[in-house]
Amino acid sequence: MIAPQPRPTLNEVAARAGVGRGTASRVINGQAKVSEQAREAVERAIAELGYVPNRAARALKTQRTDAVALVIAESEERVFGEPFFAGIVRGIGAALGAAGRQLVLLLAQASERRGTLDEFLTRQHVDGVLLLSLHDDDQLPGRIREHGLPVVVGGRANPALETDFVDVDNVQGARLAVEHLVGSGHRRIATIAGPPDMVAGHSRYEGYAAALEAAGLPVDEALVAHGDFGQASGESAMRALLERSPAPDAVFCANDLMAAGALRALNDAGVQVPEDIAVVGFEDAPIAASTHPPLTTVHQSPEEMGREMVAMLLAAMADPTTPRPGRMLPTRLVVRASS
Amino acid sequence: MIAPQPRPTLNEVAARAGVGRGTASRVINGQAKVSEQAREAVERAIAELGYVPNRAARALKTQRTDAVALVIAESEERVFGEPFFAGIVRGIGAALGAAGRQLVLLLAQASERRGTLDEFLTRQHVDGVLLLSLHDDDQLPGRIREHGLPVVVGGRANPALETDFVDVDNVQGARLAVEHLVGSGHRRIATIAGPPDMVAGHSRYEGYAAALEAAGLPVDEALVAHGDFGQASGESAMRALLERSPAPDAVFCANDLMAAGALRALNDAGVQVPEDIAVVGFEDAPIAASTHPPLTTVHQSPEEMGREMVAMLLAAMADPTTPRPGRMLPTRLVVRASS
DNA sequence: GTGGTCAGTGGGAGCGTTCCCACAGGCCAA
DNA sequence: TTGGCCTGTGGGAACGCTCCCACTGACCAC
Repeated sequence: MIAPQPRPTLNEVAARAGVGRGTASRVINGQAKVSEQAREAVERAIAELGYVPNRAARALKTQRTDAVALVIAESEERVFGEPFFAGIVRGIGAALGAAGRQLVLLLAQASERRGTLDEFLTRQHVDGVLLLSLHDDDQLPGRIREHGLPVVVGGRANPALETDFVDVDNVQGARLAVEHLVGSGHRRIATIAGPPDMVAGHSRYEGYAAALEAAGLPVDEALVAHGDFGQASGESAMRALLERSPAPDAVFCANDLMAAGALRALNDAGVQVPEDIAVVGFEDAPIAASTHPPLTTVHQSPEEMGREMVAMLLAAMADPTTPRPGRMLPTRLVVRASS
Repeated sequence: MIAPQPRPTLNEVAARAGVGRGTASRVINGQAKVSEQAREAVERAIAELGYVPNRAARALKTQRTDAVALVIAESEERVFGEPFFAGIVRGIGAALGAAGRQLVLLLAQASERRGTLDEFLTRQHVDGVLLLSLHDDDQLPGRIREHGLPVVVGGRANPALETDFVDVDNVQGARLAVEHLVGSGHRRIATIAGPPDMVAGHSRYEGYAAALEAAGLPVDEALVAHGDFGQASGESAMRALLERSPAPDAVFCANDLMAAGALRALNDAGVQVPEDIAVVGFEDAPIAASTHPPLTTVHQSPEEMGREMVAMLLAAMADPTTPRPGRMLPTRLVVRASS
């Protein structure tokens, strides 16, 4: 190990700069009412001493921690395995870092969820909370807000909960995909929808139905199959769709993984993509570029979502009273060889 | 929002319990020299007031933060997409939570890596560092230790760096897999190895070669192909191996994703698994259970690895002088239908 | 009795900030 | 000249905790 570094304090900085503690503090916090001369002297002293404010002392005095919690409930822990959420975390990390905030990761165990939650509420070790949630019925946001901590929910949030949130515009994305299929001349457009109890599930279906209606096409129950966002479920859903008659000439899958499963089923069945049937996914996950054929899909930007979540939370922390509208991030279509 | 909660202080707890601040503090920190009577009174007061120590004040006084950083370098950010690392993070989160430590996530940008690093060293906002690293040449551990902060590296660490680490016993796992193939009567056992510049790559190859030697079988260069741990690379490597003659009767893949690719290539080529050729993977990733046929593979426990990393770091924090041996976690074979 | 030890206790000091108040000095209008 | 204001400044106080020292009163051995 190394010699313990004697961290300089504000007092030493002030002394070296030949000013008072107050003035030095004002410089550091960028407040007005400091002469140019004093400011320069303090800045020089800071640089020379390598001074960095002691966070604990600051937190003690200001009652703020400059830390933000990212809460991932146990049931959502698999998010780490999903590239989409990995991207969100990356965006969050970058944005918080740029804002000088620490990211405290909280993996809440279901069993001790209440306890864990109360802990960081009571200890007030964070100034705000970011929540990654998949489920409609999650009561967490409300509970956190009850304690006076700002919360922003990201990804697949339930708009019904009155909470600040950022989400991909699933409806618009699905419309984009279906409009593309319609525009390519397809008329019997099937869908492999996600679970209706997830926002991503039902709102993508909603967009699908809306696009069909807008094109004057009927929404045919025979062309709707459901999956659970897993590859295997996409495979079996596609098999089921192939048995319907007349067979669909296109299929919109609510995510890329199910689309990959569908491609597999089509391949097994000897159906040509995109000649016999066009396939479109949603998410633009890494897998989309490496399927056979490469998948046309709706692109969403997880990093942007993470950044937006942070921006919204910082705004909420700065001004808790003004209500903020939920933010829907636009999507765009990436056309590859499957359509 | 809600009425701002007036957090009780230690003073109020002491007053209510009818003792001095010192006694109350002793009770809270579990120190001896407190009468049973006083202890009970303080504990009752704590419960009644819902007192929780102020972390900032404690940190200011003790110079410790009770927080641990998990550093993920940008080049490793994709770890989030990997189930294995997701599991590690889960294990780390659980173990730190149980130890009453906060997990501060640091996604170090390559561009500002030095700055970010120095930041949390200087600010000493954490008491220790956990590092998830894939690359052999990473200088981070040394740099962090230079500043007197304990570090534990997890996953694919380079044993050559003199740093505390926890890793899966890749050599032993690979031996297990190959011994299983040998035991099933296979003689021309190929391997799809990972990149030699990753520990997981070369040490699994090492185990493969060692097991062959131990069985008196030659290590035939014609039976060795390389991939990059991605599915596509496994597919093309398998195709290459099929062209060698005589064809292998078994193949050990350095991870499950490449094994999945290999299965795909075999399926395309009309080769029966396991009748014509046996396939074994490494990792026991979720995908292993859903391939066709389900994959025999070497199981490793990422959660355990995360927990071990935390245990080692806590030990290092408690006693920085005693050197700790690197910890190799055992693996076990999971036999499914592909062998 | 006296002196020592020792469990148990109370409270001062100080960790490094920020906030705020007091105040110096310059300037302008009366 | 006097009063008022306004910019810039210094330093006391406090945030809530832990550490440590001083102290009390039992208890024991002499």
